[in-house]
Amino acid sequence: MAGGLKERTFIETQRRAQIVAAAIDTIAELGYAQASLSRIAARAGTSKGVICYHFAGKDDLFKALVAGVVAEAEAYMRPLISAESTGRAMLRAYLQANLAFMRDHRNHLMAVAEIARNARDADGNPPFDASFVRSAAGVLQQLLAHFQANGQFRADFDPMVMACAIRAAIDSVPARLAREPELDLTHYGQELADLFDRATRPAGDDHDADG
Amino acid sequence: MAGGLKERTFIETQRRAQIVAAAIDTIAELGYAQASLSRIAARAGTSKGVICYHFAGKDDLFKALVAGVVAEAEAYMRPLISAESTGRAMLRAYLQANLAFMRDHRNHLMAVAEIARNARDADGNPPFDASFVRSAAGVLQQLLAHFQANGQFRADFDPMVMACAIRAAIDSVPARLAREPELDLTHYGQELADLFDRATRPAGDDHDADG
Amino acid sequence: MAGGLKERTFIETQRRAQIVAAAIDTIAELGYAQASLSRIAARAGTSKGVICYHFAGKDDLFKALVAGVVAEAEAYMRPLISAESTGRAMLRAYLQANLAFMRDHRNHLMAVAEIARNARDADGNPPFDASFVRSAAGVLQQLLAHFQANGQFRADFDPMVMACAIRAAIDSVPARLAREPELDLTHYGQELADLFDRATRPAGDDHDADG
Amino acid sequence: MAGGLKERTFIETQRRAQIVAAAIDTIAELGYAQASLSRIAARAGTSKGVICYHFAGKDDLFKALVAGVVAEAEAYMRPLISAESTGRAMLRAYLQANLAFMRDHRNHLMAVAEIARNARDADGNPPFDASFVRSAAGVLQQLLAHFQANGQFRADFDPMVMACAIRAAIDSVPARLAREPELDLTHYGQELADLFDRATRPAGDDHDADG
DNA sequence: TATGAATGAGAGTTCATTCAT
DNA sequence: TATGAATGAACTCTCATTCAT
Repeated sequence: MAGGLKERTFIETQRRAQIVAAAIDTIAELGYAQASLSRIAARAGTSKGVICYHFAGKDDLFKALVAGVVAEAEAYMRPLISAESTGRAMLRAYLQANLAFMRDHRNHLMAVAEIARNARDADGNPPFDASFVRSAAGVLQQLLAHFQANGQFRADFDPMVMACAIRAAIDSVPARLAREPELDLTHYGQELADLFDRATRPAGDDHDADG
Repeated sequence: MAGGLKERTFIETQRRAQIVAAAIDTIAELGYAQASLSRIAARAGTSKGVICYHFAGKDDLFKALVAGVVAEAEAYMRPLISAESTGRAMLRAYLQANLAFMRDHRNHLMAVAEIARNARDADGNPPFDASFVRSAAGVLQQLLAHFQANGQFRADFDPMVMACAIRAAIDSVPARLAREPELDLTHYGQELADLFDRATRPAGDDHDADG
Repeated sequence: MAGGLKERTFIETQRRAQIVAAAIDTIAELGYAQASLSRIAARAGTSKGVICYHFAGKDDLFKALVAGVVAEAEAYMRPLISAESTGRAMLRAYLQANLAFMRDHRNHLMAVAEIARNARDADGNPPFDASFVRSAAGVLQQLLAHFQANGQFRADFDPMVMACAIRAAIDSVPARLAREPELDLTHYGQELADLFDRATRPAGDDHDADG
Repeated sequence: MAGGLKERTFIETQRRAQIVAAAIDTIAELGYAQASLSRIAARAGTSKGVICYHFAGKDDLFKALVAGVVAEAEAYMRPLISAESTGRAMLRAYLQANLAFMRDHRNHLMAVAEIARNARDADGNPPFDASFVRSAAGVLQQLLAHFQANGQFRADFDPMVMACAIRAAIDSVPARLAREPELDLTHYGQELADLFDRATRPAGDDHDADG
């Protein structure tokens, strides 16, 4: 019994993925409060019992869901952002990578956002809040502060407020996308990039960066 | 049957306000999913029966709650914004009025946001979404487009995207405020105003507006 | 809001008593493990919802059940025992009062015994054990030790073991009574009184006490 | 198909013993109501499926458990008791053999007691009750009556009540032992032997027997 | 106008058992 | 011989709502 963590069978991995997918779509469509195990099971074509067999419970399912989406998002976005070197380019890449990922994973992000906002543990505290939503904004804030310090960004903005505004702009997209599926995310991303580029670039530097 | 609307006695109006207040605090503190009639009643010092007597049901209570807060917010903010004449000043006033209102009505706005995000009617559709969230952004979008047309704002941004970003920045504040009650909203409002001022003002016009 | 404890309506008191009675009979007949809220509700002629309306839950129901029976038993037995003055007479009264109470409250005592043995709180610990089962034996042990000290009982027995044996003899009766409803409890009580009288009375004192 | 009973392979016998051992400990520690196949399987280091493969079901497992412990207890105690010839010695040996067996098999006896008290068949009747609990008391009762008839015990006690009291004293020990693991069972056994010796020996015969 | 009481659906979870492999 | 997977019933409990008073 080396390792301690029991390995997962192929079929179990498959089932878990199927159930998580059903949970994502259910939450995205009906909202957190309506996403009962019954409805998730119905969408997955199984029963509540199966879900509770493969997951320890609802909390465990949602934890797995969030972890999966976050890992997926990081794997997608990190290389795109790290490929850039200047502050302006990285900020633009950050925004566009977020929006690009959204195009194919709208429901995933909506579900994660719903869970992060609504889930409470036994004490009534949000279990996902501090752990990653905050950290997502935190990383961005540090990035802004770094390039602000070395002069690539203008000095007279508060990196915390700026980071919040950027994250808010990104996080509001999934909900909007649900109402307007035809939204052009490429255009949206360019506009956001322009917006925050203007808000952050040094005073004299007003030539446009590339899209 | 002149008018059709039944008039409310003083005591009934009072009771309804008391229940709505309890609902606001309950939602703000525990989140939409945990805000049952039981808990709301307990906070109001009454019982579920009383709520169902004064309101047609939970949906009706929440509808009244949202309508009340929206009216209050409009009454507070409209004069502050209308007092300005230039585009830049109005945008700044818009942001600061929103944040100022938030300072004294954090729970109200959090509750409305929670309801707007989570409430669903019998068909699973969000009943508040189109009716006011969209309209809030819509009004802002029209304002931006107006001053863009007459040259007070730069021409090369999409008013829809800009309006969304501004609303997102504002709407994300209540949740953040819940986690960081000591947040300085005056500073926050000035920073946001600066941010979006830079993003919208014409190219050559880089002197600061007032705070 | 003086007092803090909400007073109970007549009808509520009645309903609670009815539900408790159904719970007693259900546990006595089917055992603790089979006594689900469904079965208790069915016997009471209502539904699970009603039980959870009048009690906070299963634990609360069982707590009320135990408290009620214990109070009833004490009220019945205490005067009978206190009426005696000598050790031998009190021990005899103790045994016979217990058995007499059993005659009319067999199910009550069986239910309490089942709950005491099986109920576990969230941590897996028995919530009733130390609080009253132990204390019932403890009081008896002190009584034995008292009369042993003043010479009314023989000196060469361990009061703890004797108390345990007496309580065990009493506590085993309800279960037996369930299997043999025709059991003559008066005779049983006299025999037990004789038995423990012989085991406790001083060496030379072998005349019989009264029955 | 000679005999009709399928013979068991070595490995199967081993597996069954392992599962039974896990069941014993689980019941002794958590109580009958909490002893699910899941928990038993977890303690045995296997899964529910394995248990249901080796046993026909939960009832069959418990039946095997009880049969095993009863056989073990008989094998241990019978020679100790049969070695004596007089009534007083046999009664003393009976009590001390029971308590001695308990010292090394506390969990076994607790599990059997739990099962005997709680298990019910499909009709709600206790399946173990008549079959062995009663018989344990029955054998003792016959023994008492036998020596009462030939004058080795006093004539004026009811063998049935006496047998019940003795069994009750014995059967109550495991539960007490669980609460007070440091209990001195040798002392306890001697005290019980003294107690019931005094209650059963002929009137004039008041010298002590050996421990 | 107000409220205690009741109701039944549905929540999440655990359960013993069966089955295909 | 063994086991992972599935199943569906039953569990306790909470919910929004209705009703008689």
